[in-house]
Amino acid sequence: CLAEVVEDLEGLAVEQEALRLRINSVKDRAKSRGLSVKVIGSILKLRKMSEEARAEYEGLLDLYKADLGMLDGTPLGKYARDRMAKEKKPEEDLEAGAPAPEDPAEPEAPPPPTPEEIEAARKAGGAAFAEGRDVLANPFGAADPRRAAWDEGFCAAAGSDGMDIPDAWRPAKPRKKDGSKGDGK
Amino acid sequence: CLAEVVEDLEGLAVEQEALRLRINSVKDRAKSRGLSVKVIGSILKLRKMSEEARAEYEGLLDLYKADLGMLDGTPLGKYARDRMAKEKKPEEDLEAGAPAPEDPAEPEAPPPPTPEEIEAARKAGGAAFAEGRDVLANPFGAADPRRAAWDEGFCAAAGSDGMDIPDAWRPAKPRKKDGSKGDGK
Amino acid sequence: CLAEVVEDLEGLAVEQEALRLRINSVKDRAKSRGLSVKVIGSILKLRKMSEEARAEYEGLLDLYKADLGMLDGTPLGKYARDRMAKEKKPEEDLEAGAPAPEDPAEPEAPPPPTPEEIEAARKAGGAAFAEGRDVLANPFGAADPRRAAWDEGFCAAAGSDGMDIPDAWRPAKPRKKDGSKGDGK
Amino acid sequence: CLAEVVEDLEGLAVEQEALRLRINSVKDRAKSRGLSVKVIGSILKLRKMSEEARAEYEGLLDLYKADLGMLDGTPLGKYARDRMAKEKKPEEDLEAGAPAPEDPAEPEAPPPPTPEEIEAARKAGGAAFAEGRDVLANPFGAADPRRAAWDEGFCAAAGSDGMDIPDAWRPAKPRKKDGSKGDGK
DNA sequence: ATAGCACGCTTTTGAC
DNA sequence: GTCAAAAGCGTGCTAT
Repeated sequence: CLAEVVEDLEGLAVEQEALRLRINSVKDRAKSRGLSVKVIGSILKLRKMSEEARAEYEGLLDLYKADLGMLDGTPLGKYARDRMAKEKKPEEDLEAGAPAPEDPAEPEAPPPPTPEEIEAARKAGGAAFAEGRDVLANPFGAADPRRAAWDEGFCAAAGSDGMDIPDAWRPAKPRKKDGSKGDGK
Repeated sequence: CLAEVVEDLEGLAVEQEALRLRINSVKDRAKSRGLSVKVIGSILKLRKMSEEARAEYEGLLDLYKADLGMLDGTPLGKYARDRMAKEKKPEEDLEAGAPAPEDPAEPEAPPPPTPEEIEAARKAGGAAFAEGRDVLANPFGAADPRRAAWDEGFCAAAGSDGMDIPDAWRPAKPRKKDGSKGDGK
Repeated sequence: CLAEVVEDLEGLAVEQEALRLRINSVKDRAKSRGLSVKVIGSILKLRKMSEEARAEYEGLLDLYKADLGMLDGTPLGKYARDRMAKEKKPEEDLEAGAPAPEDPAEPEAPPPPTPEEIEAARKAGGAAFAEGRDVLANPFGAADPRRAAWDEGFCAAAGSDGMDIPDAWRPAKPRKKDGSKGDGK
Repeated sequence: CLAEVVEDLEGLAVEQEALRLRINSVKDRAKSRGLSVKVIGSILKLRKMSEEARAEYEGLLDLYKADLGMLDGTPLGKYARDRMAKEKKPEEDLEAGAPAPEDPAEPEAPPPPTPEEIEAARKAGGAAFAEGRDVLANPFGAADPRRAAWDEGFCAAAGSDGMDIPDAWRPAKPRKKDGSKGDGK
């Protein structure tokens, strides 16, 4: 009976090896076409998660990055804004939409903001939190570096102000099986 | 001499175990304060990368997500926009700044766009690529779902239009020490 | 607080890296002296186990190897013989000692046994089991290939005879503190 | 094209998952029959190695165990004896066979040796090495604890006597591809 | 130039 | 469910 088990497992190991080869050939094909296999791996990981698990993961990641000043010009993503908004005003609707869909005509690009202006935006974000405003109140436009700085200021204030961790930063309590198989770690 | 080596390694293993315990105690502390240890792990991984490696990773991740329609309302991040912009117009400056730092007064939140409007924005993004426009031409505001949809449309068109992969999607060639573990080549 | 946790973990990661370097230097030293680092790793793993865990592991490994004909001239080890002996005659003492400490004078090495003789020994081992004999009854000397063949025959008969797995093959149940080499059944 | 790659990989991941389930069912079956899955894993690892890789691995493992006094009553295995014998007398045939196939009649089990006798055997082994004798000269019988002690004494003397590592302890130089995919580590 | 080798990372699997 | 250990994997190096 031992022999039978061992032979079965060895047969299955052969199948596994064959499968691995097929996977590698697909990856090689992707690589030869100029795609990044590593990034594709991250994509697969994200797609394996349930919608809610992914919302939680991406939201928390953005929130933590904001607190640590790692936003680097990319403002808070949708999930993170939802979290912060829910925390501040749970009675309000999730997303009030964009501040203003400005004229779809070609925008005359203004000069990029100076570092001083960016810092001012960061301070303004912190002040907004202190005044009890909402993350959605960020006044800066889409790709404006000041938008990210304002978000960072807001989140840093939220993280350090109260003596406790904001609820938005807490992971949801153990749901069912969400397939969230660690990204980082 | 064998015995000496074995004893040295066992001593070092003891130190390793002690270190592991200290790490776990920090993680437990974080957990008990309501932080997500898993997300913190991802943060650490990101911080371990060099600036350029992180730019490449986050940029490609956003680009691939856009192509697969996984943006879910979060527009392209800074790194991804830089990549696309560089590809389209390498002679131009990276970032022209925000379309317009609209009035910092409390914005009157307009009603969220309808699904039809979002789809229209996606089509507009694809059309913009076809017309040779730039990603930065996205006319929609910061948190507007149509902004993400426009980005997705643009990237999907960029990805499927030419028979080849856009240069912006290609990983940078292996540098010396950039901290990036396997760029995927 | 998040920042504090992240910094702590990064500091500990630095210590971990330093420790890893020290371990590698010891391994390199061992390697340069001609030792096999891989085998040393196995040694460390064995030494990390408790005495009883190691007895169980090595005993079962030998037993399974015997059943699969992988003994290759190395007879059953102590732990495996103990297991088989306990199974057959639990009322008897563990080890009756060696058959005979033959004359310590230089042994006149007889010619190695022929393959036919080895096969005969294997059959004899199976027959011994069928007759209800004990593993300890193996009549062949220390390094005689027939000794291993006899053991293999005995174990193969023990494994395939009854329709059930011999108790000696069962891992001890993961008790907390029972110490009994229990049958678990 | 990205989408195609991602879908292919996800399909293959599904196959992989199915295979993993089948493997687990076999393991569960083995476990429910009383077999140790962990030990079976070690068996599979050993069987994956080429014959020569396994000879080297098992031989070195026994040799190192002997040097560290971890033989615990199990004498040197075939591969280890071959290595030591080849080192001492490369001109001689590998295995001279057993010292003496003593009478296959039921051996009258003598009383087990005392600890003092075992220690004496260990010393005798060391002395044998010092006199330039061969490992095969071990005078004690198969399962006699003194046999293992003699082996340990011999190997310990071999390991600490010369200022250098015995050749028998050195891993074979890079052969072709033996499939030896690390056990230990 | 090429191919084996060795290292570190990630992921998966087994134990508590 | 969590956590440590092990195995697979990919990569860079080195030696031929």
